[in-house]
Order: sequence, then structure tokens, then C-alpha cells
Amino acid sequence: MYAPSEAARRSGFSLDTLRYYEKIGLLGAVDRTPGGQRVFTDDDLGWLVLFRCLRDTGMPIAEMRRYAELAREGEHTSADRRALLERHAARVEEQMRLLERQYDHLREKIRFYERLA
Amino acid sequence: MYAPSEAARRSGFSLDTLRYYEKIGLLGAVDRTPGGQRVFTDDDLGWLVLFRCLRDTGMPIAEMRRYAELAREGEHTSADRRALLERHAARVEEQMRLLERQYDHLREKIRFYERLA
DNA sequence: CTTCAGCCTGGAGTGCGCTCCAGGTCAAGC
DNA sequence: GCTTGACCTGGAGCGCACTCCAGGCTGAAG
Repeated sequence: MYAPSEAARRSGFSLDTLRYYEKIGLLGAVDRTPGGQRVFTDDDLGWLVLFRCLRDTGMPIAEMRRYAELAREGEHTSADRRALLERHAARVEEQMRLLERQYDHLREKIRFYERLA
Repeated sequence: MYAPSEAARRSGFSLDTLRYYEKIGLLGAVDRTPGGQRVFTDDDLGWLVLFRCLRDTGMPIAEMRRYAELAREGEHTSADRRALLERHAARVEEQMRLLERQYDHLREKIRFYERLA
């Protein structure tokens, strides 16, 4: 059980972002105190860690939401979820290759300045 | 000498983006025909290749513009330009490490589904 | 000389992912 | 019981990087 600020700290998302993620249905309905304040569970935190992974690797929010909806539909969507993640992983591999290629290009440019000095 | 559409094709930027880059001062003033249509030089293309590299590695436009302005100021800014590129390269290295870490995490998640099948 | 695809301009609009705000409520510590 | 910092809501606003549009001009091919 985590207070909102604690969940924010642990997940690395801002409080506003956590509320936003709930509002758009990325996070399922978060538990509340009788007074209406959010209480995050370990399960919620697990989702947030996953969202951080997907977001850091460039998955658009719409697709994360799709994944979350599939998960909420139950066990029978696991093949779809797996396929979704595998398509994403393939895109990430491509992205890593591009990044490395452009990094080399950048290093080459820097060497130009080194020779100049 | 390249027509706008040819410059777009070769650089991978859209025509609108090329005009936008000129408008905001990322690209210096591009040559024109007597009638006012753009004519891109090999030098322009060189800049576009660099912008693609920097953009693909996540440099914000404001910083690319800073680099371009330094270059237009002349030789004496080369140390600044080099420093700018080196700071950027360091950020790219960090980005590559993060991407790889999160990719591993993603693969781990996929293995979970593989074991499920 | 005509045609018509390609190009021009200034400015408005888009999509994404937050981020901020006003005006109030909640709850832990004294 | 009171204080005060954390939290609530709905909705507006923002920053980035384009992207699109209307209405008009250009220039190579036939």
C-alpha cells in the first residue's frame, strides 16, 4: 500500500501522470481511502514498472492501453499480448540499430573536430 | 543542385519539414531560382544528413539550431561546437544503455508468455 | 503557347503526452 | 480540535515538431 507521492517516487512518474494514466484507462481503477484518496498496491506498482519499460522503449500510450485492456479481459488474451510485445520488441531492435548507426556517425563528426584541434 | 522534392527524397524529410527548418533558421537561407523556387546544394544536403543524425539521436531542435548558428558564426566557434556534440554523445550513450536495459526487461516479460504457452 | 505538376507563402491546425490550475477536501501530528 | 501539507476533481494550457491548407506562381514538356 503506497500513498500517491510514494507511488510517484517509486515509479518515477509524476503525480499528475499517475492520475492521467488512471483517467485514460491505462491503469485500472486505483483503490481509495474512505475519503477518496488513492492507495496504490504492489500490483499497481508492477504495472507502472511495465509502463516505464514500454514508454522508455518508445511505445505509444494507445498501444500500452491496448495491452492493459487485453490483460484485464483475462487469460484468453495472452497470445495477443505476447504478439503485441514481440512486435514491439522487433521495433525496439530496429531502433537500437538506428541509434547505434547514428551514434557512430556522431562520433565520426566529433573526430573531425578532434583532428582540427 | 537539387529540386525541393529531390532534397526531400534524399534527406528523408518532408517538403514541409524542409521549409520549416529553413523558416526557423536551422537551415540557412536556401538558394532560389529567379522565380523564387528553392534549389538545394550539396552543402544543404550535408546539413540535412547531420540534422537527421542529431534528430534520430534525440537532440531537440533548439539545440540543433544553436549548433547551426555557431557554425555560421565561423571557425572560432569550433571548440563550442565540439563541446556541444560531445555533451550530446554522452546523453546518447546514456540513452543506449537505458534502451538496452529496458529491452532486456521487455524480453524477460516475453519469456514469461513463452513459458505460459 | 498551353498545360499542369510542382512549388510558393503565411498562418492555422494536429497529435502526443503530459502539466498546471482553482477551488476545495482529507488525515496525520500536535 | 486544529493545523497544514498532501491530496482531490474537471478542465484548460503547454511544448514540441511538425503537417496541412488556401490561394496563387513557376517552369519544363509537348
